[in-house]
Amino acid sequence: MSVRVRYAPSPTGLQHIGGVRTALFNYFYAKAQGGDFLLRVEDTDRERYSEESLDDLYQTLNWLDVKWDEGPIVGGPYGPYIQSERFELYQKYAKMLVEKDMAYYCYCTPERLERVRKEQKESKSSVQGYDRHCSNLTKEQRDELEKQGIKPVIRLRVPLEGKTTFHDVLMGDITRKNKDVSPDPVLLKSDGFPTYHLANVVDDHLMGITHIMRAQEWIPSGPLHILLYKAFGWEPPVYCHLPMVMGKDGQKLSKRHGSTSVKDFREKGYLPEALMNYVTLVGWSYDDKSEFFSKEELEKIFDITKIHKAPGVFDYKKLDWFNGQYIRKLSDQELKEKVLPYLVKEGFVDEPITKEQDDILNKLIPCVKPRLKVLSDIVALSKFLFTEPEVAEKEMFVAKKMDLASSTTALIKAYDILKSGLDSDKPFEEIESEICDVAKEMEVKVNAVFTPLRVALTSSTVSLPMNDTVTLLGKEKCYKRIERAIEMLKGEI
RNA sequence: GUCUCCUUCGUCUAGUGGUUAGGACACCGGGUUUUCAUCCCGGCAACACGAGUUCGACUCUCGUAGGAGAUGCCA
Repeated sequence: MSVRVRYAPSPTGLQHIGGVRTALFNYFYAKAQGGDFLLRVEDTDRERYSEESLDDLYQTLNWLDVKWDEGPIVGGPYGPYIQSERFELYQKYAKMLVEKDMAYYCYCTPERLERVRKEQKESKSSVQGYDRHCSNLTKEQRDELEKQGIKPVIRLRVPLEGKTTFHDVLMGDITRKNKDVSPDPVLLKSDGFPTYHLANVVDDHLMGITHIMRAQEWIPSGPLHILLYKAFGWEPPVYCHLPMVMGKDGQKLSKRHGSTSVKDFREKGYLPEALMNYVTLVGWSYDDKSEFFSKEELEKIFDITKIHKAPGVFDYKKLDWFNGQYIRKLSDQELKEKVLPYLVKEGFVDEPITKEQDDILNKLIPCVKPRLKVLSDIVALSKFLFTEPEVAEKEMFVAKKMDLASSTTALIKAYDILKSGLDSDKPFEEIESEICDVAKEMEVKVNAVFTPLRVALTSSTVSLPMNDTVTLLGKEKCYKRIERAIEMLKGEI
């Protein structure tokens, strides 16, 4: 039988690292097995649903170039793939269980449920959860409650005796006593929408899903789902619970650890290839030496048995490293195109770009390439080029073991050399070596002379190499900035 | 509280009943470099603990501890 897996997110927020990792594992597994990858939108929580989240889901998968074989937009033989569009279906199946007395109507108010929960917690009761208050209502009692206009929910009747086992590809057999399985969970909410448990089981069965790969946070409800399959008389699929993605402190990855939404990473300028590569390496590995995997490779080699059991910590620094590696693999032309939106957004270049600006970029890109961790770093790195910075603080001109006076002297001397060299079209190497001679003559380190020059030109103590800075900026701007700096420094001495 | 799962360097991980326990990131040091990066070289650092099985255990078994997750008309 051909493999059919699905990614079934709930559009209640932006797609985050954990969700995408689940999507990727499902997708790669399907492709490696020659099977199908489905997308299903579980929008049964009407309170938290948002249109924006749904857009973000599509955008994220598109950005990663993960294509679903069946699902929203593309359709498929088992549609619709959006649960809200399957509304009636769940009612039918829930009622089917009520008729078999495997489920029942419950009229408890949220207030009562909350009170019960609170009491249980305070009394440290060993029994937690729903107290099965409505499990044995008579027809008359139900009619009475209906008459009061209370909209009931449908709850599954979980057996009190026995135990339920399910098999997990990674974890092995997982057994739970039925009395410890969630006490009579809600299947159908009072608004008529199904809960996750019902919708999930019904759809997975109807859509012919063969393998369920989802986060380990679902392990505890595994037995419950098995109970549901049994109640319906269906064959459960193969389970594979994926290790969770944690933050540095070992807790479930969340916003307080930093960016978690793929949108954030995208906007900061992480490349989809890099993010994909890194994310699939959290909880999965191929061997002891391979680290770089393209999407195409993963579609061939992804192996479910090499998934780790233990949760993994998401390492932002390693992602940065991967991203830098992928940026360096880009051609100058590719990098230019990717970086352009950031420059436009900052107002550094026009839209469309002018010929002059394009020429500058062609020079800028190779200088900047080894210095980018994320694409948006281009802004800080090229700001000196596109804006006229304030003259820097006087302290910045002063290198180690120098004072303001000697730094000013050094700058003046360096400026003379630079100006006459540039004006007579001397090769830059010669100019540089002459500036080095100044240092020798002053008996200071080379850096002591270059620092004031650098700060004068860029208002920063770190910059691109002098040669590049000067050619990028052009003679006139360089002279102007240095003269401005010298004037300021003289006034300060 | 109850239930379930997990446990190799700081992090991601490889690994076999007998290995100097391997790699990558991070970190530290060195080289290249006028700065910052890149790049190159080197270093640091782990089998949670205890007992058992065994000639021998990081590897198998059992306990303990620690961590995580679940316990919703959220998924």
